Amino acid sequence: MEFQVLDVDYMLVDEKPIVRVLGKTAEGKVACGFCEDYVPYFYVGTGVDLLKDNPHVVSVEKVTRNVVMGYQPPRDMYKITLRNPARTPEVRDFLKSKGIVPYEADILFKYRYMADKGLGGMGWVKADGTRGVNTGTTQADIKFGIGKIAPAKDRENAPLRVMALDIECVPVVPGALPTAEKDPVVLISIVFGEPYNGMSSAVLGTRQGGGVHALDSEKEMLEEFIRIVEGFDPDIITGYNINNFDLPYLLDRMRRNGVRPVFGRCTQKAVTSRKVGLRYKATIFGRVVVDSYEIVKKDFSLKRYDLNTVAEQLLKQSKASVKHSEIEKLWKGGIEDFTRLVEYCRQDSVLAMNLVKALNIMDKYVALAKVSGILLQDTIGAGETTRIEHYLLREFNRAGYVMPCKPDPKEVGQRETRSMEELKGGFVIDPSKKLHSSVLVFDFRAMYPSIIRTFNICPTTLVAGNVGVKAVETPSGARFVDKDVMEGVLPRILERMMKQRMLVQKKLKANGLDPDRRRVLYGEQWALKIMANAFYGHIGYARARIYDLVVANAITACGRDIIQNTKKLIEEKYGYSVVYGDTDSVMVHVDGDDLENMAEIGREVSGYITKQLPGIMELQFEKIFKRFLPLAKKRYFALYASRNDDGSWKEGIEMKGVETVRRDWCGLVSDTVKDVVEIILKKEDTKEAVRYFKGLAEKLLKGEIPIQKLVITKTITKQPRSYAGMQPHIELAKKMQARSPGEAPGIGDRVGYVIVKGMGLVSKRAEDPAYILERGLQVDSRYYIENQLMPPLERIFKVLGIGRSELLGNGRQLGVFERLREAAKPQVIGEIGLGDFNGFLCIGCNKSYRMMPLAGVCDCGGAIKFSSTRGPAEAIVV
DNA sequence: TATTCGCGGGG
DNA sequence: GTGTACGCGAATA
Repeated sequence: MEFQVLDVDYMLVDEKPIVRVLGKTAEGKVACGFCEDYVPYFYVGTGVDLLKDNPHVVSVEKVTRNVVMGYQPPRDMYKITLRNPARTPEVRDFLKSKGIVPYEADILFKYRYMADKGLGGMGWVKADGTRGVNTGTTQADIKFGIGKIAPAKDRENAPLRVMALDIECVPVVPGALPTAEKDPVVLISIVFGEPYNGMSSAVLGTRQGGGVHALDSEKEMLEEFIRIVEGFDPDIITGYNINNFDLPYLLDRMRRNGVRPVFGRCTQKAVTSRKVGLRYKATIFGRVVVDSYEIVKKDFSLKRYDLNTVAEQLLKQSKASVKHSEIEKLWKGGIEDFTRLVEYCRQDSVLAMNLVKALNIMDKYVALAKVSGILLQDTIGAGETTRIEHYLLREFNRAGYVMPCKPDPKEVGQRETRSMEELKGGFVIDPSKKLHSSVLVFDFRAMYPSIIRTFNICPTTLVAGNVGVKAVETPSGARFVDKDVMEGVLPRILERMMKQRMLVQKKLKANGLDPDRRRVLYGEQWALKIMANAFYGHIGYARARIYDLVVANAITACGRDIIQNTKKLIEEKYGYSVVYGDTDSVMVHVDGDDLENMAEIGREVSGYITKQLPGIMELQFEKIFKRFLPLAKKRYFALYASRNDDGSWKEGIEMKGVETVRRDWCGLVSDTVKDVVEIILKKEDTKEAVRYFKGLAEKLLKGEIPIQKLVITKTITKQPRSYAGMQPHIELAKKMQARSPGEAPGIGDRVGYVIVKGMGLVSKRAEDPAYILERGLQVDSRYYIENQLMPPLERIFKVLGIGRSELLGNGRQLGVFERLREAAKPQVIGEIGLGDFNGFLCIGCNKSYRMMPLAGVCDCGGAIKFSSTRGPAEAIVV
């Protein structure tokens, strides 16, 4: 039979492991194979005599293996076979304490098994065997003792059944988060990815009515929940933030109610939720827990990730809002209120389901599992390291190597400092900082993977100082064995991945591809790219088993050498100038402005350079920058033209390293930067850009800019009192607190403010936009020009040779400078209270007086007004 | 300007 | 479970 691997684990029977391989057949049946003759093992180079009387050790076998430490012949090693996987750490740590270095003594047993049998997560397997083995209480349609098991040809993914859930509970303390210690679960909503007993969803509750499937007690409700999960038997359990709220909460309530939390595909194995780092992670045998919150947060860039925002932005679905403070009222209220709560609960799980189904968020994780070989569940929770490590284990083993164990924390620490000091990155060509036209953009295809392949770079091919073997020396001085002598493991892996990706991409180009098939293929090529690109970083990663600074530095050194040679070659051969480049890209100025002609030059140049480059290195022509404005390394604007699939050209503006949407800048800044850059790039008319800026400054001075464009938003993160320095949003929060304590923003709130004209520090002049409109206060246009617009725009104009004076001055009429001085004059407010009064002030020159000057006017002749924290005033109201 | 600190989501 | 281990904006030096 064939099935697709969903989960693997093992059970212990009489201290002996039985591996379980659970998956789905093409028909959607659950199959589970049991392997009773697979045992744990690891390796050591020496010290086997220490294990003579060790009760956990079954056998010691002398073997020949390679170690991953440079180019060297295989050695004698000892394969230690144990009885119980759970005892491995004990034996391993004992050996370590005696100074023995174990190998592969920290591989999860299920992954040890999968690597040895060639099985991968979401991979198809062919298995045969016998019925009637000890299958414990595993829940599966087909259960069998594994005779043979081996990877099978890939085919269409088996259908996966999805279930979404959401719970509601009423906190005893109003306003506080509910705690499982005190607060019962009152509602559980379940959405079925496919109809279950004719239902698309169900809401369980401990109150009658409102369409609820009512139960007499929380205990009965929890038991019913378990029955429904068992009945529907989902492969995937999803929900919004279920890992950190719903699931641990349900498990806790089950425990308190004396309900065993078993709703996985084995009634012997309870569902668990354990703290991993800062957060919790649930494990359900045979099912995959998909927390849509965690995935959305990883895969989409949004300002906020509450379900409201996410549903609106990603699903274009609005969510009926129920404030958390209302829940208690709705739960205890009339039938209408109660129904509202029920539907709110149902909707949350509907949305979680939609995130999984409508957004196809599982596509990439399924692809990653297939490419990397780790279980689907682990592609979600674990990071890149886990995927690479597992892949490397299989490949190194296949080539006769044993992997070192992961480094202990102090080793990690040492490596981290070494990497920090010695690991060098890519080369950045100093940009020619001016406005360029007609720039061709090239990049090296998969630069680091290609370097690894070209120079046969691998920890297994690194040649020690004086070993006499045919080798290639890299610019860093490190030497790697010639490919003819021995191909490295990494180069071989990358060759296969890159070729596989090209194959998939070719399939993707076929016409009339089924959309589902297209998504799968797209995901596969994406996963192959991600994986291939991750190997370089992994070698320089301090926690990696194959961490090697010499190898990592050799790779980047080749990269730096290649980009610099390419620059030289282009300049010498063609006389074009390379105006910028970063790590794996070069920007080249050429003559002419006809896109087709330029593309032709691009093809010519990339073809020529590629011929000159070593090995499989390839420079490809990417696109054209019709205009290119580099401000500094890694910061530029460009007007690009790139080819569509149908051969037509697509234009757009590219901004690299330029933060346009930062919260400490108002909307006017990003708008203006965008507009100015567009004028510069599209019209190549710097004068117009200057005029545009001046016009905007004028408008600002005249108060013609809508106030919304001037709002700067910041978050209050702690008690306003406990802020050391002075900050505008905090000062405003204090003011608002004084005005109307009920409506004032508090901790966690985002405060939008506008700086108004007046005396004193900028921070003291932050105002609530609504208050400004209401009172007709004037905006401090000087602040907005000087502190908001000028900093980013000055940098841009500077590159174009336009200085501050040209931006702000104006020969004929009153320049912006003068207007600024004018604008700086404080705005006199009507009346102040006696409490606000703090002296006298000249509105002509800002000179302040403690007492009214006898002359009644200032020395400068300006009028004297009352001074206050709110600005100068006409009168005091007593 | 670089480095450390804090919190997200959920009810 | 032969474990693992965030990431970004704000605050602070």
